[in-house]
Amino acid sequence: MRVLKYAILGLLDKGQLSGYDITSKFKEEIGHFWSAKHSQIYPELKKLTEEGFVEYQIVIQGTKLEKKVYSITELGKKELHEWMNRYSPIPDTQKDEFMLKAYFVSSLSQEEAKQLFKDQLEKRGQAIAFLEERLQELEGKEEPVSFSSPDFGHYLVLSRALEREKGYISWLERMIAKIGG
Amino acid sequence: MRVLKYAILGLLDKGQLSGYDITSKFKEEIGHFWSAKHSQIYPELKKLTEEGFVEYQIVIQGTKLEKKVYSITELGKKELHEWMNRYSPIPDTQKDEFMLKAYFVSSLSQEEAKQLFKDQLEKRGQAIAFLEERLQELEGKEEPVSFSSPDFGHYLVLSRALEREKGYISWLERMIAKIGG
DNA sequence: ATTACCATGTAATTAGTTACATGATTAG
DNA sequence: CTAATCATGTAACTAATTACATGGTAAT
Repeated sequence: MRVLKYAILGLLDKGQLSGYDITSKFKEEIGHFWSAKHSQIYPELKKLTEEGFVEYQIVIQGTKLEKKVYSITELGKKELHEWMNRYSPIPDTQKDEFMLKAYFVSSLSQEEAKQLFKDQLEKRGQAIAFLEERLQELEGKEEPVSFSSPDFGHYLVLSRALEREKGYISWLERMIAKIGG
Repeated sequence: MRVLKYAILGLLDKGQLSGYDITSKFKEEIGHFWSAKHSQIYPELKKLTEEGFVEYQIVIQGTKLEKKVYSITELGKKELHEWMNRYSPIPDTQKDEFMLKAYFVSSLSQEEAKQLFKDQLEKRGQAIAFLEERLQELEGKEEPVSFSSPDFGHYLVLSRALEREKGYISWLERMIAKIGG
């Protein structure tokens, strides 16, 4: 499937980036839904260059630090567009280690089960405030964020990440009540 | 992390299973949140046997078909319990190829974007009716499903899978309205 | 007979993480 | 000067998928 290939092409379609910049992007906005380590990114960039989907210029940072700044080619844009419009099947499995534990809950005592769920609730709760702030920043800047806004993609990932987390938390709360004890 | 190891131990803790049975389990209930192919399961079972966490008996099906029926050992139960009570960090990234496309939405026309979201909504909608039925079956059988029920783990995965899907869909609907056109 | 399913394995490849390795720049 | 960050790569390993390979069972 080579999803990383398309992730990189999509990022470069927004503007020129170095391998390091791409690594950083995966720690920000889009990191909620896709990421990769630099050790996977550099070889992929090399491959994409060989395939003609991207190209790079060497830029000198300071006096000697060589930086490779990548751009998407016309061929790369075509490839990206083809993927964007191609139907990608929804995977049957969305892996979630906590839910695997939940399925095996009968191997725990009621107290242990309650602790497991409460710990999960606490950890999941920590991310929400941060996401809510980011979303309000975006919405405050421009309300409502519309399709034509350059921030629309950002808005989509933020709002989805927030809702996903909220949904998880409300389910956890209901299940904690159900476990009782 | 070896999550598959614990997935297998957890399944065997509920009862004896062959490698084929484990493969089947990953296509049912728990398959929403974890799965593996038989080509990954058989070597893992071999490793778990060597490590003393599981053991097997050979059972003859029909006249010559040899089946290995695995059981969890005391050591395996200890190992499973340790993992169940160990805190597993929530991954920063929960990969979702559709959301990656959503982030790159600016590379699409308004019509293409709308189509992308509508297709996703349609596909996501298909799973819901099935999940809803299963959950009602379970709740009809025993209302409310409580911690002490042998079906509680099943109930947890079904209700979570359903809510996850419902949350996704309601978000998709709101975003389709926002894309407009 | 033939089809769907039961049953177990290995080989090859792709995807992803952790560790190894090096060096420059910038801000305090 | 020193710590955080910028910058790029490779090596080793683990995880997971796809393909190869074989054969038995049960129901029609």
